[in-house]
Amino acid sequence: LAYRKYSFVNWCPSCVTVLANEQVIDERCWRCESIVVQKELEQWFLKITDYAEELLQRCDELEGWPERVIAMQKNWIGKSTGVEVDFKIDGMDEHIRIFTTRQDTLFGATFVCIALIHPLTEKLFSDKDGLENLKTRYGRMDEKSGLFTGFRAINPMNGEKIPIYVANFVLMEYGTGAIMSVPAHDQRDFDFAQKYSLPVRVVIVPPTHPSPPRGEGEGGGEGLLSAITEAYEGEGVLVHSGQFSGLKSAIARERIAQFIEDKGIGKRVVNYKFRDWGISRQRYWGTPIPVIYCEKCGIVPVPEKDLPVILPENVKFKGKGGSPLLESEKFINTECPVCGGKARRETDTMDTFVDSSWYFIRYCLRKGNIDLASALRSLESEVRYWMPVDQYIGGIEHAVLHLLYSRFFVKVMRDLGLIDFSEPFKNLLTQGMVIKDGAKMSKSKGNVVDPNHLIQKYGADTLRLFSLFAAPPEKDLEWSDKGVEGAYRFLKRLWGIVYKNSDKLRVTSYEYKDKNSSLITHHSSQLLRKTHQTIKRVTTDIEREYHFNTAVAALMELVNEIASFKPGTHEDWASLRFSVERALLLLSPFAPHVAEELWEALGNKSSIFEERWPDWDEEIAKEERIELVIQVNGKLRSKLLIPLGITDDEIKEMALQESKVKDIVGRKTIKKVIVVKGKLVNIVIGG
RNA sequence: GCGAGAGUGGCGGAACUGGCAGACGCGCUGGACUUAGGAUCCAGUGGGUAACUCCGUAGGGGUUCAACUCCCCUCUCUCGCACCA
Repeated sequence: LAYRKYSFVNWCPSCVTVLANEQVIDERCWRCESIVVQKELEQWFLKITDYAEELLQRCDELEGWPERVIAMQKNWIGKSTGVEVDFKIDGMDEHIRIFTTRQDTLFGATFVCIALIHPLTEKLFSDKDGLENLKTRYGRMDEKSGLFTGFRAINPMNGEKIPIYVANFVLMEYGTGAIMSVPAHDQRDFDFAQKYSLPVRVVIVPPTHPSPPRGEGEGGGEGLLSAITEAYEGEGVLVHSGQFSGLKSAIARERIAQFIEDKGIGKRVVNYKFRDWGISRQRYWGTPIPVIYCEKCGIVPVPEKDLPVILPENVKFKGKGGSPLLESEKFINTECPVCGGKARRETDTMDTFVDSSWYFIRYCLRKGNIDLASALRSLESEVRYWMPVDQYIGGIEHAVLHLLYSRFFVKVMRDLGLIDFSEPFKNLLTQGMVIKDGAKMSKSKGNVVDPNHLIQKYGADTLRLFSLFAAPPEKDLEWSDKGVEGAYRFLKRLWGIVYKNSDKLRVTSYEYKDKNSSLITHHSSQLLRKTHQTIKRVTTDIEREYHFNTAVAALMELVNEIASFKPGTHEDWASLRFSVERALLLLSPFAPHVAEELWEALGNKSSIFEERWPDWDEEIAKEERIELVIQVNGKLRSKLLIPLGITDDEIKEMALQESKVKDIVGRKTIKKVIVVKGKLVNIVIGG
């Protein structure tokens, strides 16, 4: 899966290193944002494309992943199925192999285009100056351009001779570096045909087209229409396509693919945009690529017993980028593990993403210096217990980097028999980024809000609480200091409640079994209900979607109720203490320092962090009365407090007796009454 | 162009499977206590209206007793990929 090849690679001149395709963002380096250039180098690659199909297929298993990330990965892999077909070159013992996903439009091909750097280009092109001109002027593809080679290709479907162009928009890296051009059914080809006055032949008519002409007008100039103003790229019915005329495109694709294979002029193929992963980096800080180059034996892997290769420590950093390993003679010069002769170490290190592709597996193993392979294979392996990761959290920026590489690594490790699962992360939460002045907050951009002055003014707990309260985690957050005050006030209020009443609160204790005691006052039991409801809400909000913002909001509601609670009896004080304690427990993950401090102020001797997370009692949490919403024709007209456990008929009767309802209904006929249990009544009346 | 997501008060955001739109917080308005208030507390706060009530979840249609939520069309924004044949 690891191989070395000489090729054009992405090169960051500022970092003085190679970058993977995934690390180039809008033609810029992912780390320093310098413009990336292409450089021809011999580099190490990992054959991630061997796993393209599995990486794609298993996307469907990633149920706990956001749709967006899955879409990005599928898109990145970029699978397309089609055919490769050979077009003979007229008067030459050569052919051009083209790739197309639309073999149903083969009869509409009116010219062929090959890439500027296609192997045949030099051969076919007599006008060397013109070619150079094209390369220099239009190599960047700002505008579609091409030149006629003077040669023609023979369309194997109908024997037609069509011109061969060299075109700047044809990519050598994808497919075969050559295409058939069907201007009637591909907009790019259409634009090109317009520019160079090439013929346009319609071979697909939309399915809604009135009675497609079947089998008529074969060959010759028939079907050549110049009237159309844009390409029709959709599905339809074939016309002017010989024996295939009259077929629907989907069926025709199948039949024509079969025809091509039967005739031996081409075959079905699958193409991916996905490229192999270049992992060589000209950096010091990375895992050395464990390879030795021997003058006699060539490339020799460092034997397992000599692993890991340790980076030398006494190297000179010049601060100009590039790897200092290149100048460390001690590191470079070594012996060949095979013949013992003079050899040289690889000085490139691995892409940082190689390490991060499997660290989560290593993290499961507690022991320090271990034989990793045997540890993984052991049946008692902690990896078996912990993996796959239940919940992974990271930024969206890893969608086609870390998250793709890790999926690849896990599959490779599985195929090596080291692990027995295929996907590393069951659930994925892509948390939003903090945005400042329209850009992602980052050190390199310098648009960072220094939290220190806010911490000095309000404390770390306030800042944390506010950050969690501001937005749900998956959302981007445009940072603003506004609102920090609110979190601060909230904590201060709770603080005040505890310290103002600490004498009374300290001496009381709440006995859970007293919940039905007749001593419990009405407002006391209301507070207890709210407390249990809050425990439930906070717990489920955290567990369900990590929605800390609504969890904090629920906590604020509880504290509001606590603040307005006026204890009278001893039992009231006990209820208050219970509520305050629960509130502190619920608060402890969000504002640990304040929670711990107040916990102690209540007279507790041990840390709040040694307490269990509180449970709620569904019975106590239940409202004893519900507010019934009364609608007439779907519009809110009245509300009614009703006790629990009342029948639908009774609810109906109560609603109809409501004076407001009576006014509105008047003499009109009641068509229907809909009762939604415990919630609402809707009375439908006639006009 | 393709793919994904989003659009709710002045602002950040709530609303679980269709069932009270605007929870909670910021801000704002008025009041109390105050030498003072940028502290605290109380009341109010989607819009129009004196009020009944009406209008409101980007816009337009539809389904439904009932739509922020479901369906169709349109617009805007964000992100990803992109002459990928």
